Amino acid sequence: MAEVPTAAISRLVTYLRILEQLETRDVSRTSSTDLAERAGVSAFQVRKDLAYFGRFGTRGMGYTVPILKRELVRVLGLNQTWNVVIVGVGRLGQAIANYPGASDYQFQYVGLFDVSPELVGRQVRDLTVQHIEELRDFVRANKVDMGFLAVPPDRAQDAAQALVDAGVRGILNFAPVVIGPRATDERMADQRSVGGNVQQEIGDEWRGVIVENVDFLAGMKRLAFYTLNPHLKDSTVPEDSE
Amino acid sequence: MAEVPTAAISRLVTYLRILEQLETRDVSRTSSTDLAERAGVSAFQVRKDLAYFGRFGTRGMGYTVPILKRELVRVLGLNQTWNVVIVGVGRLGQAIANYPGASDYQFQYVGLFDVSPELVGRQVRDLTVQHIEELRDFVRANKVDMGFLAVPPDRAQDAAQALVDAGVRGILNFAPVVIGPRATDERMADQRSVGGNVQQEIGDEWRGVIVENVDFLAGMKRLAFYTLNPHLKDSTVPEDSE
DNA sequence: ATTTGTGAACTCTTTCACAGCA
DNA sequence: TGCTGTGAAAGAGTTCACAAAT
Repeated sequence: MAEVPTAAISRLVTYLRILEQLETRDVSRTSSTDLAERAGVSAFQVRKDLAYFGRFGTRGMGYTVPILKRELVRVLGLNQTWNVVIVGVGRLGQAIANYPGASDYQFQYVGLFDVSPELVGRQVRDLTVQHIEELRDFVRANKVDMGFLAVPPDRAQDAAQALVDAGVRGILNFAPVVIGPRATDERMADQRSVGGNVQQEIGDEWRGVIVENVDFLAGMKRLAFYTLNPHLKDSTVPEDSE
Repeated sequence: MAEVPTAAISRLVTYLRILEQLETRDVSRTSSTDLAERAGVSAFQVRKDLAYFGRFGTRGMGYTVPILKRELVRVLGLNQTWNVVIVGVGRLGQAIANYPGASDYQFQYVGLFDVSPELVGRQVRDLTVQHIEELRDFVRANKVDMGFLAVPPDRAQDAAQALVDAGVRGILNFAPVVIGPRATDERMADQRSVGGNVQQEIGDEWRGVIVENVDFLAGMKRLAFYTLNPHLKDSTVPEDSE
């Protein structure tokens, strides 16, 4: 179904990062081979990934760093402002809020939310932590695009639902659980008692909502597996390609 | 090349988590259909994923929660102790060190390392932060299996190299850069001046080292892209499968 | 009757070879 | 000549249909 592979998008992010590095070093030209080496993929792959979105190079010459960078910024949607709320302001949420690099591309943290009385009202960066009950009104009033979810696992589904109900279009989920339109037992009971068509009504508000997961515990476990079974992983030391 | 898809391993981690939840709720049996629904994948997928590693169910009956859980723990290598060092003890490194859930499967943080004079010597959890120069001896003396890398991007490649030189077999990379056997300009110069065969010697110490990335900034950017291009993403609201 | 386990079909992704331009 | 862009081939991964088991 995906006419552009998901993996290609991850790689575009990597290429963009490499172009930024090259730019700070005043390198003005590059090539698919050069990018491929730095990104740890094949040069075919680089050219194919770029070809999904346009023709950015010059045959015989390669790519001009600032041009390709600009184009990738545009393709990835990083040439516009994104208003973001963070839900869950514990240690992880605060680390995210303070992590440098988010503002490079106009990701702006406009609100922080938590349930803990110890956190609500506190200042983190230049923002005051608000109670999660205020989320709904805040999202609507402030044109929030995305929510970053850094709550404990058992609160993740409810918090995600709150974000979706409030109208965010994207969620970056840091909690080690699957979030989505899955009906909780309670919700299903609610709906049934009203007599609605459960299958159709539940989860409809999730239509079009994008969820990306950043799951550190899962990463640990994959690492454990591949450390025990290194032959099942495409090596970090690939033979030269092209 | 991969006879077991990488994505299958990620899904096994998800299934394991679901089994843990079911166990705490005293649910003793499940099925591929049930697991599939909770994991957001198809029941075919669940059965195929499990089939890569064995036959864990009973036809007509389904799966016994504790048995399947035990088997997945074994398959993923989580029934043994993993000694872990964290390199980089800033806000992110500390959030990782304190994040609950790592110790559930015997991931033990045995050392914390940084370069900052303000951090070295400080207590985080029950450990004293050491200077990164002590890393090499420490890894060897303490049978360290893995390193979690939470340093700034410009220090990531060097820190990763230090981990690999010290002998760790796995790296969980939180820095938004590609780390690997890629020779830095300096290293290439070094090697060339010694007259060795650069191609063969550089990066050899990386052979067999597993790198897993947990890249939060990349997640943000993918989220931006898919929020703008939702039709390019396999929907969060899939039609029922099986 | 039900649900697993699995070879085969199918679909998606990557690799390749080379045509197209500078 | 050199490197990009791309249709076609090869390879992976997912879906399917059904045989096997209880």
